[in-house]
Amino acid sequence: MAWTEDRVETLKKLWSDGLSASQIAKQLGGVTRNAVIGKVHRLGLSGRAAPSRPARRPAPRPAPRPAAKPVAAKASPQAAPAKAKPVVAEAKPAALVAPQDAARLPNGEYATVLTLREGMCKWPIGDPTDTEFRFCGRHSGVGNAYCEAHAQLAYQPQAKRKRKPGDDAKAVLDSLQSARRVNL
DNA sequence: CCCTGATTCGC
DNA sequence: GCGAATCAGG
Repeated sequence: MAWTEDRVETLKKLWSDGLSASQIAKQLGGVTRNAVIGKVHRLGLSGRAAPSRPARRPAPRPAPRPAAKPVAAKASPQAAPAKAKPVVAEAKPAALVAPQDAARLPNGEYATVLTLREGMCKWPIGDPTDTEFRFCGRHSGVGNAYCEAHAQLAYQPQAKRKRKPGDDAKAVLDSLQSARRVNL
């Protein structure tokens, strides 16, 4: 899986939101947490709010590393779960999960990873590990990752983005200019 | 053991 | 540039 513009933007967003690398990897799909961490470092946005201890690293340089391991054949046990989650269920997702916004789809549901499609705002809302996790889902326009309102947030820090010919960034910037202020 | 991010280095 | 392997920790 390649690091497309959308995936990088999502990565930046989720990372700055404080989600762990494994959580981000799980949501993006097709990548491991190592890939996420590696990408984060290459993007130069390693530092953020510290969920875990800083943990210094003097780099002791131990023994050399053999190329690859022969991958031990290991059938997945898939043991019986039998772990009924008490879970508070969906009592009141509104107050807990999304004080922000999430557009209702025509069928009354929210946009999830399964229902999110082209032309829908991909702005993530809530905890990706939570069942209540959803996307904004508003109309984003063809070729745009976010709706006008979230495009402002997504592209705000980097107001000056390179605008290559044919790049959809132009459409986003046009949206920014016409959007002005939108209630979030 | 589960998890976290950090780093190295073959590809 | 990418990410598995590995490390150092909580």
